[in-house]
Order: sequence, then structure tokens, then C-alpha cells
Amino acid sequence: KECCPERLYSLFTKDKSNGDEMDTAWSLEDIFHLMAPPMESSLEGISSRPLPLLCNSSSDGVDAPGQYSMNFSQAISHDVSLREAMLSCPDASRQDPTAGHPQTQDAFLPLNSSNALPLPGMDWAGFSPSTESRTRNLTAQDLLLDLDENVFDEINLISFATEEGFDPMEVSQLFEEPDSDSGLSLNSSHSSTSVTNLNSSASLCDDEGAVGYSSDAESLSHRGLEGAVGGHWLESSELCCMSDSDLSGEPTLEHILHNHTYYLLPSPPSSEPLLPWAQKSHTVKRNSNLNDQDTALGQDKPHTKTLCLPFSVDEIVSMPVDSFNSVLAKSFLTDTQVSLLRDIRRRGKNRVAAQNCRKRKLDVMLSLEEDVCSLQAQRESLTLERAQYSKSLHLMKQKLHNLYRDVFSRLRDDQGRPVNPNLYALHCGQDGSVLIVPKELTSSLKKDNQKEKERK
DNA sequence: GTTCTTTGTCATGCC
DNA sequence: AGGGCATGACAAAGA
Repeated sequence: KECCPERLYSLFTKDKSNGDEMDTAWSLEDIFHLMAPPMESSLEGISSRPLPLLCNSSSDGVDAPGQYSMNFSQAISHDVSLREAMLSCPDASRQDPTAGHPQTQDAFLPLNSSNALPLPGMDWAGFSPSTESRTRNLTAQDLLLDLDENVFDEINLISFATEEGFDPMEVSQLFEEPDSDSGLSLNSSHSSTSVTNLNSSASLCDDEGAVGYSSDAESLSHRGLEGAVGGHWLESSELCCMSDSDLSGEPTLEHILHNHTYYLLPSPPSSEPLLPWAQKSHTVKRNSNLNDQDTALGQDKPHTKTLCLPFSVDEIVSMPVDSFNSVLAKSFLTDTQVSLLRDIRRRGKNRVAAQNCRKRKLDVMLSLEEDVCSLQAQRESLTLERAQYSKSLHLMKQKLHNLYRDVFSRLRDDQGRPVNPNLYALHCGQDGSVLIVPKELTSSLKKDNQKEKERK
């Protein structure tokens, strides 16, 4: 609401026209220019986060300037791109981390709560959302009703992680956590201890206690559940927010099921099912794929970012195996990390393979349909031809019958009497001779002719 | 609320 | 043996 609709729409259409993902379609200038008027100092980078998401919407829901019928939920898939945008803008959020972060948290508190995750080195003492910032953020939320809170959460966490002196080796240790589905296969060490640490570190994660942050607790707990039930694993960005000790606990109830989004958050002892909004994140991510196939890759992108690998998911998937192996060898990664990257590569390969397979299947079906149409046309043609031949044969038989009658009408026996066609028949010999024979002899003559033909 | 469609993922077999 | 590919099956989400 703080931006004029025309500008939003122009950015929308820009993204649409390019057909590129946001990384390339959106420049930082676009993002900050969009949010420039209401921004000030460190708040820029904070409040600007959701809007690029808005502008990254797919073609759905964008009808005309001034119409706010955008499908925000489909625009959430590019959190990584936003993260990159944030990382690329040091002035926006790094100038005054202590002042900016709390406001950032505040900005997303109503949306998600895992913003309250304690970050190493961060001072949360001054966490006291101001009424002003809250009001401002409420206006932003009006445009973000459908946005997925989890995505914001991830975005924030990613930016926090990077702002706090990101250390690849530390991340390497973090990734000691079993994460990949294959490998991960699951010893899951995410931990009950991590739950404890998370909950105790800021008292923001109490299941029911912290007033105003109960949603945070739900966020954590349900994301944890998501990891346990749905096979979701903690995003690497989230891992960045956890200390090593958080990740060194005993295995809990993580199970690898179908969705391997690498959510690794611990599962609190809760029997409640996933909240709708907790699943909504998954929904948005998956269905954004309908409009952007690259979105799925975005699920793995944070991992590559966190590992500080100079390769994108696309590159990881498409690079030759030798190059891939050399990358793994040079990156000083743990077995778990290697397993994670291999999973990313495997999934990427299989994703493309599945797409190709479906295309082929579709092509085969279309080809078979064409064959069916062609064969049907051929059948109709043959049927028509058969009818024509049948008609022609009928005419020939009629002519032969007439000719037969005409010949008999002209024949006379020895006494000059007409020959009865009911008693006699014309018989054509092999030598071309024509004989008038009694009908009772025609059958034997036919047999003789057949024998002669067989002899020949 | 049900059904269909789309997409990602896994398991498996083959090369 | 390991990697890639192909494909059936399944799950999840939106239409």
C-alpha cells in the first residue's frame, strides 16, 4: 500500500515479460526503488522483503494496474533470490544490526514466529517492537495476506545468518546433521537438545508461555513436526541459526518420508497435527512450481548457498560428474554434506528425467492419437473403396446375366428350338471353347477344369 | 467434498 | 561399481 499500484504492476509485468526467475528479472535497484519512499535507514532492507515477493508473482492474479488481485501465494517461491538481494545490499541491513533486526523481527512477528530464533551473537535484549514499526508493518501485511509465513521466516533467518559473520566451516559443522534423504537417511540428530536450547535461549519458543510469541512456538513446533512427519528438514538457513550444540544431540523422531525439503528443526513433544498454515508453506512452495519449475530447485538452493559453493543447484545438477566430484573434493565437506549435495543432484536429475518422461509419454499419446485418426481415415477410405468395388461387381454380374440371357435367346438346338437356360448352361473350356452342356454335367466339368488347373 | 491435473520424489530396473 | 536414465507409483496441492 505504500507503493503506488502502477509501480507494483510495472514490476510485475517486467517479471512476467522476461519470464525469468527473480534473480535475473529483478535488480536491487528495482527492489529498493520500489520501497524507497516509505523506507528509512535500516528499515529499508526489512520492509522491502515482502514486496519483491509480491512482484515476483506469476502470471496469475495480475490483471491490471491498480487491481490488487495478485496471487501472492504463488510469489513466494523465490526466497533465495530475496536473500541474495539482501546479501547484495550491505547498507540496508548491516549498518545498524542491533536496531534493524528487532524491527525486522517485529515486521514479521504476526506472520511467523521463528523469527524469534536466537541467533549467535545477536543481542535480543533490545527486542521491543515499537508501535510505529508495528503499524507500518501492518500496512505491509495488507498486501501479504496470502503470503506464507514460513517463507518470510526463512528469508529472515537467511539474512540473519549471513549478517552474523557467516562461517563456512561452522556451516560445515552444522551440516553434520543428517539431512539428505538418502543418507540421512536418517540418523537424525536433531535433537531434543536443540529443542531445549531453542526454547531456553530466548524464551520465545515456549509452547504456550510467551505472550505475543505463541505463534513462534507453533512455528517451531510445527515445522519440527513437518520435518518429522513429512520428511521436511531444516533449511540450511535455519541451521545457521542453531549453534553447534544444538545440532549435536541425540537422534529424535525424524523420519524420512516423502518430502525432502531438508527441514531439520527438532520435533517438540507435541501430538498436534500440522497447523494449516504450517502446511501452507509446503503448499505454496509446491504449487509455485506450477508456474516456475525452477522453484523446486529453490528448495535446494539455500543448501548450496549455505555451503558457500560457487555453484547453483542448476549447475550442481547439470555439471559433469567429474566436475561435481572435484567440487565435492575441494569443498572440504563432510559425508553428510556430500550426501546432501548428491541428493540435490540426484533429485535434480530425476526431476528433469520425470519431466522428459512425461513429455515423451505425452508425445507418445499424441502420436498414438494421430495414428488412430489416420487409421480411422484409412478405414473409412477402404470402406468406401469396398462399397465402390461391390457396386462395380454387382453391375458386372448384372451385365453377365444379361449377356447370358441374350446368348441363350439366340441359341437353337438341332430342331431349331430355343435352348432352355434352366436345363442347359454355357461352359467355357480351358482352350477358350464355349460349350452348351446340360446343367447336371456342369459340376463334373468344373471338377475337370479344376484338376487341369492343378496339373498346370 | 470430490475428482482431475500437475509436479516432485522415490524405488527400481536397465544401460 | 557407480552414475545416469526411464518409468511406474505415490503424495501433495491447486483447479
